[in-house]
Amino acid sequence: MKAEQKRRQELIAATIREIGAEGTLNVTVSQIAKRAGVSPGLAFHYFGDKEQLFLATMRSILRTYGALIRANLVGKTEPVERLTAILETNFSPSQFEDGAVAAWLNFYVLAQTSPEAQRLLALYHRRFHSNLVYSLRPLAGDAAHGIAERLGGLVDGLYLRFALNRSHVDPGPAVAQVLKALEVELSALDG
Amino acid sequence: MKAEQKRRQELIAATIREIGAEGTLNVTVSQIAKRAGVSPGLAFHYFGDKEQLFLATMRSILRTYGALIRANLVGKTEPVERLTAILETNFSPSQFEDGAVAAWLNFYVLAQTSPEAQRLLALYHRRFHSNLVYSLRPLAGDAAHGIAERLGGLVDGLYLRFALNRSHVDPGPAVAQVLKALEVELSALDG
Amino acid sequence: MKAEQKRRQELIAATIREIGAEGTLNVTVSQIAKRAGVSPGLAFHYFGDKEQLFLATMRSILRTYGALIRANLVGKTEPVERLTAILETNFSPSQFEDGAVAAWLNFYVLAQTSPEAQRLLALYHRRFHSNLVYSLRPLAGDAAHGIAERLGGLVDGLYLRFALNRSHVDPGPAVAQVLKALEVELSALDG
Amino acid sequence: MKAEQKRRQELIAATIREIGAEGTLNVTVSQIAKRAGVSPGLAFHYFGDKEQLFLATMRSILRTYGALIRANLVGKTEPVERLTAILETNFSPSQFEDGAVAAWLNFYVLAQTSPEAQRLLALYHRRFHSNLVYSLRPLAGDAAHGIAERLGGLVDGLYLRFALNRSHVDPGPAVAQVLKALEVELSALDG
DNA sequence: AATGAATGAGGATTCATTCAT
DNA sequence: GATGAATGAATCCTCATTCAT
Repeated sequence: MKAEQKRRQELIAATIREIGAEGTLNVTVSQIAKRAGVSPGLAFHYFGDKEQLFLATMRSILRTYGALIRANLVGKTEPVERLTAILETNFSPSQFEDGAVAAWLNFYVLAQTSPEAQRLLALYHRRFHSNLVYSLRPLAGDAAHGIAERLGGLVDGLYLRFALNRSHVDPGPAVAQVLKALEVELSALDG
Repeated sequence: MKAEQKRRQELIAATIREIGAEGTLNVTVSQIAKRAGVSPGLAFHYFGDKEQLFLATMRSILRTYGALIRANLVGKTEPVERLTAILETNFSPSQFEDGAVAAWLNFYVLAQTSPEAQRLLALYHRRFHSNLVYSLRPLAGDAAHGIAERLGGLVDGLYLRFALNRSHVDPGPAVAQVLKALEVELSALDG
Repeated sequence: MKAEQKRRQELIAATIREIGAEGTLNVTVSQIAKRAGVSPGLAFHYFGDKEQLFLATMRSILRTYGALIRANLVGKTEPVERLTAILETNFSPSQFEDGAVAAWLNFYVLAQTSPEAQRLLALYHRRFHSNLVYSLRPLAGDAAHGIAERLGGLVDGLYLRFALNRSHVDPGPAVAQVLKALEVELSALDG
Repeated sequence: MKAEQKRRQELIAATIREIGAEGTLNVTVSQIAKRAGVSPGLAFHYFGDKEQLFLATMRSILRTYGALIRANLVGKTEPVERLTAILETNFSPSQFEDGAVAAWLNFYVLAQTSPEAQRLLALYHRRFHSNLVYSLRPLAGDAAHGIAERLGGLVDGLYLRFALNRSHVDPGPAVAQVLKALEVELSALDG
């Protein structure tokens, strides 16, 4: 069982690396297995089929992302401080590493047709939203929901634009835009 | 020549429909050709290979989108009126019809590795940005660029979220969020 | 009709050049037609199908070869002089030019299955043989046939080896071997 | 590993048979695989692509030919006896069986463009040549090289002519011509 | 549990050939 | 006569998946 967990992790890591290298889900399971140092058969043994392997990979990415958010929130109690931490986490280097970008883009494609992918994506959206709302409510009251939706959308859109623009090497400006949007939203409340 | 243009259009339309039906670029050229009522060989005759066919399809989508923007701006001179028109156009029914969503999502995937796709995407971003800046400058001066970037990102992000959430049937709320963001940005200027 | 002959010649010349460039019969009729400056349809109009075009090409090559032999024999009356001329002609530069080598090799392949190619090849062998016998008989009497067969085989074999050995640039040594064989055969008669 | 060798042998044998049946390299890998009783994918798994499969086939044919030569030389020590054995081996039934002829002819075509085929062919020529020279030297001294070249060329040429002349059923006459040439060459030395 | 040999359906692409103009 | 657009069968090769060991 311990060994199994390790194999699974290796296969998932290999999936991220292979997808990252190709940009596409068009990588063979054999390639992935080889990169993980196991036989192709094992990938099927553990994950059933290629789509399940990819979904497991996305679950892993989302889990890691969630853990990162929680870690970055530790000890932060001020709403603005928390919001800043949440928003910045989305542009932390790990989000652009390896095959994270490729995984996300292909995940979007899959989400059109795979109910399970859709479920996962909705879960991510919901959690992100409540994280924001939780810290926005003390500052914005009922406006929190609207602001959270806009900030959420902005994060996704800027992530997309940033990830696909190879001339960017530093995600700083993207983060700055998101924080600026937060500032603007909050300042507009007082108007 | 006239016939050639017609065939090309039909193949492009068929590509959009097939990709839309599958959600993926994993549709066969033969399927597309059949849907267009021509032989598979003809698709290769006109477009060279599958990727070129898809790129031609995206160029067509972007051209149509550009024409729609221009049409919706006709007769509008007030900055806010123009901005509203631009932002609303991104959520007009045609943007969700057929396989437009699928085309866009797969285009993002391709943009990671295809220089031509990257070029096209950058062009779209640039045009969208200057369209916004042109109308924002009279209202926001030097802040126009920053606002345009945020609005652009927000549009992309909300489009993505909206497109992938099958429970939405009416893009109204997404548009409302974008227009609200514009309002917030403008009101923050006066603060 | 005059124009037709010209077109045919151009197509045949283009066939030789294309086959020569590829080494194979795996060149498209469209390539050949393009090289000849005509439409692919015309090649079919004139020759019926690809195999006929190739056979016409071989007939042309054999005709040219025959004419060259006759030209080189003009004014030569001495048997040895005539034999030398015949043998040397087989290694004249024109036999190695363009696609002559490729045409011959592919002709051999075709001769296994195409009766028409077989007929042509047999014709070539017969003519070559009688050419040699005609000049050998005064020197060798009844031994002429045997000698002619051996010289004929030697010419084909050395041509093959020479044509396929890219390190050879000068066919001189091959010719020398053939002439030496002639000398040996004749000297053996006196023994 | 044992099974792999067997599969490879079967595929090679099937390649010879299929090429022999068609006369051409224009046989599908699927046909070959079917004849070998395996799936088409396996041919690619073992040989990479069609050309490699054919080259492996030629290597096998050349290996078999070499073994046959060696077997026929066992116990023969007299130079003339050895030369006779070598020359006769080239016209032994196995050289005309199955698709050996077709394989050779297509090999010649391929040798124009494939470096690997060229290498193989040169190797065959070299070995054949030294085999002859080894036995000729005691009889002909320095003339051995020239004689070997002529005998080598004659063998190839007569093999070609014989193989392509379907009216021949017995290679006897071809062998006789080669042996006669040997006799002539040797008798000319004493002159 | 693990392997990796083997499968075979499927897909991009090519090209001889046709035919309306 | 000439064109070249159009066809569609054919082919090489890939790869998800299975299964005997």
